[in-house]
Amino acid sequence: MKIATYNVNGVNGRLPVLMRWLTEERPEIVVLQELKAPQEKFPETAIRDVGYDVIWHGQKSWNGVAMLSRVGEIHETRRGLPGDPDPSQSRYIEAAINGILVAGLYLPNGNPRPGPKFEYKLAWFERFIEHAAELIGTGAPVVLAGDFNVMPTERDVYKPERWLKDALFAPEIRAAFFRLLDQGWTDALRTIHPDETIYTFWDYFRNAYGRDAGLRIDHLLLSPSLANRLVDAQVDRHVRGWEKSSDHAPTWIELADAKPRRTRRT
DNA sequence: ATGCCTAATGCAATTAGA
Repeated sequence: MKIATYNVNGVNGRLPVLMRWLTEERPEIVVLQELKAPQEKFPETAIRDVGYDVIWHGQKSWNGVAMLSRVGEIHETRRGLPGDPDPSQSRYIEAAINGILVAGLYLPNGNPRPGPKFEYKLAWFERFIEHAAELIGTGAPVVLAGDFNVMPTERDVYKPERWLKDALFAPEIRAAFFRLLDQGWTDALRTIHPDETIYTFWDYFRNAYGRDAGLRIDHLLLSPSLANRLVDAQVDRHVRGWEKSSDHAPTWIELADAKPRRTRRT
């Protein structure tokens, strides 16, 4: 089963690219970020027509998250973080699908740093870490997927020295990311590619994609019972080269089927 | 330090992205 995250940077402006990617790759579960569309302008029909159940949390102009499934109904468990520092921003959606709890998130960018936006990023991250502790504490199979707006290590940035003061790479943000991982989450992309330079975002500026001047900021974190099933993790980087592409590329994991529970002999 | 590009809003220029 393939689970993907894709920051579409405008779900309506991006609809042809999104539809092409969905029909070519057929991921079973998808989380989307940066819909940039109000609730009533989400392209529900187009997505259902290619075989997906879908839920979404829109917002005018900015943010917005969605979840798609073609492996059974989406059972929404929450939208918005508990204790969200600003509930008017649509950044979190969570649901149970086919025996897996899926969290789709769009962590704040946080620039400029310092400033109120950076404070909001830190506050949001803290709330998310608290909630993630509850999720992993249940022992359920959970995936935290989305645009984290964090490059965890120097390997995840084309020129680390230029990003040290940026809200995406600042020490306190990277420390927060590792506190999250220390709860027991597995960074799927880095586990499959331990030493490789692998990016999920290339700026529209300065031919960044052509120069491969990228960042790894879209992540899929797995609870222990899902990490056992991880067989692959990749970035569909060719999609970034398509006409009218998002500045992010779809990023995904492949999971083995769950082992059937051992039946007790009677 | 700033613009480079792109989307949304709404129709010009601003805000936000990362």
